[in-house]
Amino acid sequence: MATRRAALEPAHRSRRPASALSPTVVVGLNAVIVAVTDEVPRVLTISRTDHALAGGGPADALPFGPLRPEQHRTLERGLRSWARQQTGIGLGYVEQLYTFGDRFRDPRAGQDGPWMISVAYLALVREQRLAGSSEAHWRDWYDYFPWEDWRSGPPTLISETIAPALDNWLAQASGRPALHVRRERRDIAFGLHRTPWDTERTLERYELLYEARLVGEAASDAGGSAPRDVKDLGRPMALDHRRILATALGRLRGKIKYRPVVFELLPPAFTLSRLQRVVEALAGIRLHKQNFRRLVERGGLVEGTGQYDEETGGRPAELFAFRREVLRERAAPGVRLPGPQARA
Amino acid sequence: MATRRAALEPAHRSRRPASALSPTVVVGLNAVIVAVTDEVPRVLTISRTDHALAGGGPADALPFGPLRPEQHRTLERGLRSWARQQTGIGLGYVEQLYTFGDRFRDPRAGQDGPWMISVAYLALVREQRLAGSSEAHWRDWYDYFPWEDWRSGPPTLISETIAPALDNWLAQASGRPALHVRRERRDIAFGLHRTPWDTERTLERYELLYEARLVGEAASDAGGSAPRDVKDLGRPMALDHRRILATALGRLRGKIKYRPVVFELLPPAFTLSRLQRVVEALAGIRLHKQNFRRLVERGGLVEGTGQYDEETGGRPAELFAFRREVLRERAAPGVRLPGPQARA
DNA sequence: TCTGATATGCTCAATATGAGTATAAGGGAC
DNA sequence: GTCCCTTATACTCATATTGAGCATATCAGA
Repeated sequence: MATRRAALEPAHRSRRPASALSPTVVVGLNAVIVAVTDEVPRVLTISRTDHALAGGGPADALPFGPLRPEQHRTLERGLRSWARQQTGIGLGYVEQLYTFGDRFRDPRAGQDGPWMISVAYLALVREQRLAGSSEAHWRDWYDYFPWEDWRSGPPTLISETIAPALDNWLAQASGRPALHVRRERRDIAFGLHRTPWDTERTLERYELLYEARLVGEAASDAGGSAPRDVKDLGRPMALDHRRILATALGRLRGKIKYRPVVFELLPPAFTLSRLQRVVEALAGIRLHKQNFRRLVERGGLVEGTGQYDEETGGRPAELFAFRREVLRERAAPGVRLPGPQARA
Repeated sequence: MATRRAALEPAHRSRRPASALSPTVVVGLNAVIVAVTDEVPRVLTISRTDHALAGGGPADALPFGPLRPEQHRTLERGLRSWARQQTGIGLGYVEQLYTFGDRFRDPRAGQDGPWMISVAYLALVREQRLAGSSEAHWRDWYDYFPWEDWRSGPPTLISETIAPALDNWLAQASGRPALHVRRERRDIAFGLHRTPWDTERTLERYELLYEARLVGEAASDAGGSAPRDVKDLGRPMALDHRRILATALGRLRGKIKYRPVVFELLPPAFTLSRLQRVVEALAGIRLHKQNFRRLVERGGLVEGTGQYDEETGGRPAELFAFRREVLRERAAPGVRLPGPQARA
């Protein structure tokens, strides 16, 4: 982590006292734009040259831009404006995620560069064609977090690569208490040693891998100091964007359980199978089909439309729609997850 | 809207100093510091003269200060530093809440003043004496949100004052669809018309009251424009601090259900009754005692210490302690709430 | 010893959940 | 058309969890 002791000279001290107080803070706005198509949860990225990455080649970045107080009336409007400019997409559902300012700061900024803090947002859209112009791409978010996808069972990546590597990281702990803390963090984060897998601990997992130098960003952020003891699990991103993405994933996985946000990712009418596949894609686990159906139907979350989808290849499936009234009936309406499907 | 070409240029590629890009953004740090004593959830406030308030008298404010990049190595450290300076308290558990930048901005700033965005944090502490120095006070948070306390039944404030006032606000809607939207917002937020009361919708409620001009801040923020059609429910706070507090309350109410954070508010050993009273104080509702006990005990959240508290006035109560192992056993360990106590 | 607290135990019906089995309704191969 | 494969939807049933009380234990004081 960059040691930033930058004693910032109030070089451009203005007449206004306020700006003298924090002369060089830039507020960035980041968007995690999510869609799900064909069982694949996708995130919208743009290719950007990132001098911070080893090699300086282009890296995946989130749509991003600085807050411009003179143009953007609110944070969220600023975000929407940047997203539209960089991806051509107008956002619908948007929620604020987190404000990052602590670590992973832009190494280019150096000692006297501005301190960048990033306000990150999560946006949910129905996938759409991208206006050809830009360098925007939809990407499978499990490219960035391959260890998060348990839909076909516990990933071998964890048992074969991550767990051994973390054993190594454990061994480097200095002292008994530190060892114990590390062991507990590892087990809870990755569901090792009879600890259950918690789908929402995505950020903990990413940060653990970062600390253990198992993701590429750990190398770039360290500057040249430690070139090649760093593994490279998953596809890296520019700056701290993968950390932001991990936050988004965890938040979304949690949120679908108590707010009906999945429907932002679906067309107005959908089959229950499709709904289930979207939820499974997000949660990264398979669910018991009949029980899932029972939960959403009897939970009043959806209602049949009487229309049928003939495309399913088997018996036609009824098309359902989100039942808005559920908002008045239940306090925390969301897609409760039935127990995961027993292992096939 | 800026041209697309400009947008594709990575912002900080620019040679211009960052301060030119966003010349007047000040990042503020706010702390919502919570403790619970004797069935009363309290928040730490400081008295501050607020020119924005009508009359300009002193108002309650949250501990607050601007981020100083030259001193504060991270946002959270900056927050801790301000909190210690203004209240004398060293914070333990801290989590980031939300970043506010949209509304309720400091009216003093005017058109060309700095744009203040506030990163707010929630801190949980065991209540402690305040070092006499400052103007810090512990205050019952229900002073600010009297409609949130349902521990002795549905507040008459809602039925007698809020509901009628909101009817009035409904009537001012322009057009049928707007009316319908307002009605739904009202019912869901305040649990009217057979909608259940959702303890976590604190922010929605506050914002609704703000919009309907039922809280004092609505008047001050409007400048001199609309002096006296504004009611004044609950104790007002400086700037947007009450909005931040509402956010904190909602977040905390949600969080205790799936993360064992209540224990940050309790001593290491406590009786189950005390635990229950703390939870009730936060959630603002009464819980069924025997079922509450069953949930926390059988959920593995606590374990008996074999010690007894003789102070209870009846049969001595066993002292319990938080059972840390629950973190490895359950995915989302928190104090699940049993159904509320049937009305007495 | 009786009363009023509070704490803690126990019961029991009503629901919800996990894990199936069974049946319905398409399409395509033949 | 019939058989078979596929997906959808309906039921079942043992087990767990909840909601709501009643019952008993153990203190302090009248």
